[in-house]
Amino acid sequence: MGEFKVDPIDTNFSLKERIYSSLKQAITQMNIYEEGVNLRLDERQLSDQLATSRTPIREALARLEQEGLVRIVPRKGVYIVRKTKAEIMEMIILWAALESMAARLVTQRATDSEIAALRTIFSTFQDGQVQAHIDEYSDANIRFHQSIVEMSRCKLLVETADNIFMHIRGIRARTISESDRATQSIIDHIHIIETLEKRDADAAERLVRDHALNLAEHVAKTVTYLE
Amino acid sequence: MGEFKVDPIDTNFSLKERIYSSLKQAITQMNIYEEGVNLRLDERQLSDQLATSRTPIREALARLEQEGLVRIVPRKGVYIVRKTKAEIMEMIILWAALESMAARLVTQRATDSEIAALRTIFSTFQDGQVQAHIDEYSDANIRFHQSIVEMSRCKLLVETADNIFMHIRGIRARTISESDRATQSIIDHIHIIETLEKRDADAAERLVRDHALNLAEHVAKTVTYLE
DNA sequence: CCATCGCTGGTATGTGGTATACCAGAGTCT
DNA sequence: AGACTCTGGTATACCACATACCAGCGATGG
Repeated sequence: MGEFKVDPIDTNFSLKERIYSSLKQAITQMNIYEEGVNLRLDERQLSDQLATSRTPIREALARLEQEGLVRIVPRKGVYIVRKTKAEIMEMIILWAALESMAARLVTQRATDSEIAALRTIFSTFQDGQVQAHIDEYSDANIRFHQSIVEMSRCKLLVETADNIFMHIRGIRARTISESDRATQSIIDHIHIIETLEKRDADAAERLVRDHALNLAEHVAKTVTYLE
Repeated sequence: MGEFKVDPIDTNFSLKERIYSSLKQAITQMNIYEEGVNLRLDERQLSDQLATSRTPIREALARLEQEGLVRIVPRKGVYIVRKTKAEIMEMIILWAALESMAARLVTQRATDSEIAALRTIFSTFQDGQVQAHIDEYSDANIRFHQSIVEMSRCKLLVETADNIFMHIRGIRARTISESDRATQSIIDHIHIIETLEKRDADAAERLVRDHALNLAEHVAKTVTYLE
């Protein structure tokens, strides 16, 4: 039977914080590079949706603007910010560096079952019918790359990748259906998995890096919708 | 890939509310009838323990005083309130009414495996060595009675019982080791379980009610520490 | 083209919650 | 008896948030 016992109360629960988190999560889960996507937010609409007044929403939005996720235009609205083509190119390069280092660490740190699980991501697409299921394949593609970073078990790598993930993910989703990218990418993925299974750090790093930089080349050549 | 989506934010999280809940839980989990238990609370100590200022603590304590759980004595301190012997007697009678009705409902609503689980509560004590493990038995005793009420699946019965549970539990814990109460109670419990297994509502109700009122008789005869 | 209206983020004000400082009374110690 | 300590009680300041109002811009209609 217990004696009197209380623990410190968590006081970190301001509305502004909660709204900031909620908005940030909603934005990062969007595909902001999708054609025709609505990038505009409205304070009053958000107030309705979140069931709070505008004051803490404005504070959260100001913070998101400071972080570069949105742009507040007086009397017009708040806009989610797409990165420019040049910025995306640099993000892809950063991702290539992060993911190739992660691949090295996977060969050293991941369990056999974790590496085996990578194959199951693509088990549905082994019969070559990638184009027929391009949306599912797009999701699988994104999941594959994210898994490699997470399997590295390097917290700072994961956090750094998280900061640019929404942009990389959006570009991947938008470009995967162009030309033969999907077909080629599944071949690349299988080769990458083979290097991981063999625990060949150099080969894994090289294939992952080249695969990512291949995306950079494709973006450089074809993307016209980012100013 | 998601579109922009946010849900209403929960705004019900004032410090006062959280502190009230925390204090109430801490108090209801105490055995306030235990000999020598410290029943005094101190605003400044609570402020240290909860890591908040005194203002919301005072508000929470005011509410707990209104509910009768504590008494605030100016310049002396805040005291958790034990019920008087007369009040305890009435609570036992109320409990007898609630639990006997719950027993009827158990015979009608509980599954066989739920009723069978009641036996496992006492499986450790079947060799008659109850006094040697009186603390564990005390816990098992309390758990048994609470289970019957919960198995009734009658929400209002459960809530009404919850309101007096800390007092009934405290008295049960304090009296179980007196005279031959433990030995007699395990016999009563087995008989009660048998009536439940047979789905005999009348017999279950009668045995449960008599068992509870037997506690009332014992309290009437022996308890001197409640004014 | 001009006037009006609607819509937007921006600003001001009021309210409630909380932290902190100070107060008054009771009890203890010298 | 006086000084000190401890307590809940009270006052004040600050902050977060809700709400009302403002100013400017763009769209629409005459």
